[in-house]
Amino acid sequence: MSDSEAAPTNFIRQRVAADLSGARVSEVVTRFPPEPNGYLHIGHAKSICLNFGIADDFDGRCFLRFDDTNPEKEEMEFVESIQRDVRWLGFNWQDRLTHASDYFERLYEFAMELVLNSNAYVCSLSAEEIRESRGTLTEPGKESPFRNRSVEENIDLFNRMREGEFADGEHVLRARIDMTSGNLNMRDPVLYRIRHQVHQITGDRWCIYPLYDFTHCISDAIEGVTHSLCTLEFEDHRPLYDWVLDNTSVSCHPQQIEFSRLALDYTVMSKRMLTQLVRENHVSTWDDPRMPTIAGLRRRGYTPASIRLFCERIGVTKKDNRIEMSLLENCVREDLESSAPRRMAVIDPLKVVINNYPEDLEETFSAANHPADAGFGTREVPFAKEIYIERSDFMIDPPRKFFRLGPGREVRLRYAYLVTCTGYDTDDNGDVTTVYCDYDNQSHGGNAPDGRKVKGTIHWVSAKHAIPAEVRLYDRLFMRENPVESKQHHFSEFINPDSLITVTNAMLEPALASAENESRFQFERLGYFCVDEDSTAGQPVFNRTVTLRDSWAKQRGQGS
RNA sequence: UGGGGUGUAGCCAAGAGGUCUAAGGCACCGGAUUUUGAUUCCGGCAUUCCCAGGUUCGAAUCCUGGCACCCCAGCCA
Repeated sequence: MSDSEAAPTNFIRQRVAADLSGARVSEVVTRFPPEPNGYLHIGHAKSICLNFGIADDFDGRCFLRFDDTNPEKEEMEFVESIQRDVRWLGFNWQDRLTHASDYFERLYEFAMELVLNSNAYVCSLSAEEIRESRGTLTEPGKESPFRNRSVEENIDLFNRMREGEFADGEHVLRARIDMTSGNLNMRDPVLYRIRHQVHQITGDRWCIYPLYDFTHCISDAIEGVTHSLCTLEFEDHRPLYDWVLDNTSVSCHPQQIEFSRLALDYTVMSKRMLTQLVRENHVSTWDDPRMPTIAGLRRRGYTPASIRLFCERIGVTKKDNRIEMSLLENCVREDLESSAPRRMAVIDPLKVVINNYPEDLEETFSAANHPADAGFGTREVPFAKEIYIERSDFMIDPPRKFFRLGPGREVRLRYAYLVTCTGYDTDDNGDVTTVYCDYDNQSHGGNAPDGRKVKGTIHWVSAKHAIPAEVRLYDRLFMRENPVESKQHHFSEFINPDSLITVTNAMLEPALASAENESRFQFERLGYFCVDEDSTAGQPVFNRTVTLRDSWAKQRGQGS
């Protein structure tokens, strides 16, 4: 990455470094613990880069652990996509792929310890009764009438819960802590619930499932995690995290450290809302290129390096934050600028006839695949009497600062010739249908024979050689920076109706015919594009990842 | 007087009592180079760190008191 930027540092890395140098830990162990109930998004990428990044940089280890304690919401499709996405991002968990469900038996034993020491009890209140007795933010809760069941009775009941003697919801196991705590999480939290539900891995072996607060800390401890990094909303859970570890015989006590989650302008970042976008068909799939999912960004054309760079640049703090889209976009542009080969493509074709160019002549011009890196090589681009140029590169009555084509104006056809506009045809609506030009046959390759200045250089594609293609132009998914800010409007009301514009008659230079799925190019003067998996042999499909910076559009007061 | 957090430029974010008339990135505004109005390059962009007091020779950094914003009342994670 760029040398001028400081190496990643943040309060968590500083703490890890201090723990290592102070010998509080001898090796750093972290974990990325997704629940397989949806696809990973860019916010998860922040956590992945943090956890795996720290392990890599401090010579430690990082686990990929599925937090699979709620079989109702979890699916195999998600566990597969998560692994695919983490790997694609460039991280390697080696043999450290685990599941909270791997520990169900041990979790049960630790729960039994709590029961044995009167630190947990079986509560037979209904869910509603538990809620009602929990109190409120300002009033203490009331103790459950089952709070003082004997250890023997609790052992018996808890065992029978496991054996399947009870229906869902009939009993729960609760920690016995403090119903008057100002921290609601400490008001005798539920540790286990009965759920007769097939689990994607353990099948029907269990009908009781441990909850997050009990599972997570113990799973961390079992794996020898030293620093358990999570988002801010778990801050209130830390006392419970510590309580469970302090009251069971687990031999290790990881430190939970919280950081703020990522918010990105013009999108939403909760799995609940992303799930809704997919289910309600506001987008096509989890990997729709408009989605902030890793899979969506990938299909959009983002590179793993660009996402890692982004995660590095946004930093890690405890402050609520909202990142501007331009930061993310700048990261792909920066990566693709040096890595994407250049090509010419016309998205909104306007036919140009070169009056004085021989009818049946065909030439070929050598074009650099990268203007600043000869290592990319060159390719041959065919040229003939009829070509296509971008409709926006011609104006009937252009303003003075317009450097492109207009009646009587001369421009350079990139790598080919200098041409001067001699006229144009329009249809009944006054729309231009054909532009006529004369070319300077002394300007082969686009070089002015007399050294005259030609300010404008435009891209083009030979009409008879062009490959028709579909191009999908993406824009922000929402029209509001923060789609969930409004209390009276549902976020789906703010979906940008123009977030996807499909162009079916784009014209590509022939070198693009054989582009492989997911390969990325810069279409000169337009932006970066990526081959979509919907491409077929006869009809390539390209997704626009991001436009190029466009100071001309800016000057005219418009976006892209 | 429920508990837990956070406040440094438009957006992120360094900063840990003196080297701060406060790094870096994005955005923005110039200007140079350019066969992509791209890239690259140079320059500009907080006398001020939520506010008010205080401690100190010296405070964004320490203390006190305010204010603002975020999170928590799932048998979700």
